[in-house]
Amino acid sequence: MKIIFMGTPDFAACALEKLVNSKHEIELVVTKPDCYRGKNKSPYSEVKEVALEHNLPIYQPEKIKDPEAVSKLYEYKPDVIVVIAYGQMLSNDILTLPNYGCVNVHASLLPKYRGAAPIQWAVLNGDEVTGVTTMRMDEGMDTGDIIMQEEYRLDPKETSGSLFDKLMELGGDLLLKTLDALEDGSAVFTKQDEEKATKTRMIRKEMGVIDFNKSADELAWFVRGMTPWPSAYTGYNGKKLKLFDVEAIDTLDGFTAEPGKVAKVEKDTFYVGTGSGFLKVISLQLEGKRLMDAGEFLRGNKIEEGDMFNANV
RNA sequence: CGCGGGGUGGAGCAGUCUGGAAGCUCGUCGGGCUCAUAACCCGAAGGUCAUAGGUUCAAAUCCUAUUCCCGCAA
Repeated sequence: MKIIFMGTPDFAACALEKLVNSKHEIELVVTKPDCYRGKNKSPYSEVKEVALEHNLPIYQPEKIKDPEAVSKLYEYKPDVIVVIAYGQMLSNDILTLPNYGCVNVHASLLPKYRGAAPIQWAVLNGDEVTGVTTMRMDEGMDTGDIIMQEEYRLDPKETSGSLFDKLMELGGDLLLKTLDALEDGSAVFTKQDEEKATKTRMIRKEMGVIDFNKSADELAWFVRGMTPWPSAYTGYNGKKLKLFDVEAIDTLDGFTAEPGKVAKVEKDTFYVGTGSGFLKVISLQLEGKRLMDAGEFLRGNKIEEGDMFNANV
């Protein structure tokens, strides 16, 4: 099939890579305009990197809804438009442009977690199962008819980063299957159950602040859900301290949990009190320093029982 | 040239402002104690103080350039 691919971050780039190696022809790759992304990063989106690597034509309109952009898409007469984390909503004239419509890959089991950051929210909420969904897009936010779904059972130590990698693979494969089904006419479209629909908010930097009044279990999910971005952080000696790996401990003999207070220091780890239970800190990173194990950290930073963490940084 | 922190035995850090003998917590190795130990005691090895120049009687420390790591910002 003749495909126009629209996407921006690596989640989309992975799928594009798989498409390139399939029997389908990619006529055009649409991605967000280049922007400066800091220190050592390329200003190109991950999708653009992949497109360049395979010499695919690239189109980076400011607004995809502009008539000019729409007419450009028309010229290609695609059979289907694949949209994955592109970053802009599509207008109806684009949605109805290809014969097979626009197909989207979403990293949740719709109708659960419509909207932004579904992967993080699955981890933050401590879900046991999530997955990927392909759907035929309509004008709503992730409200289109479901074509295929694949479940994934989270590992107990799953972080948003690791889940991202897993779902990226599953999503790419499911997309190929979905396109095949569309082409041979075997695809089935299922309406979403509005009763069960939930929406998620975008994750913002400030949401990474650790609230030690929550329970240890919630905080463990929180830390893993915020990893690797924006990462869960608190303050220590006026500097930002990120926690990357923690374990929830219900009780600690002889110690009472006080939120944010270091309860016990051991050779290679230390325990922080929460609203209910303790957090065993396994790996962390202090501002300006590299990520290290709690043991390494303790050798150079004297953390003592009774020290408090607070996020006023 | 976006802003900022940092590079010191194998690991994590102090020392740099106010130049003047290489230090801390661990690890490693040897010995001791112990029923025993990841615990405790004694001892040892191991460092061109990121690199290259410069200032100085003297540089980890001051100056210049280079390089690598990281935080912020996106």
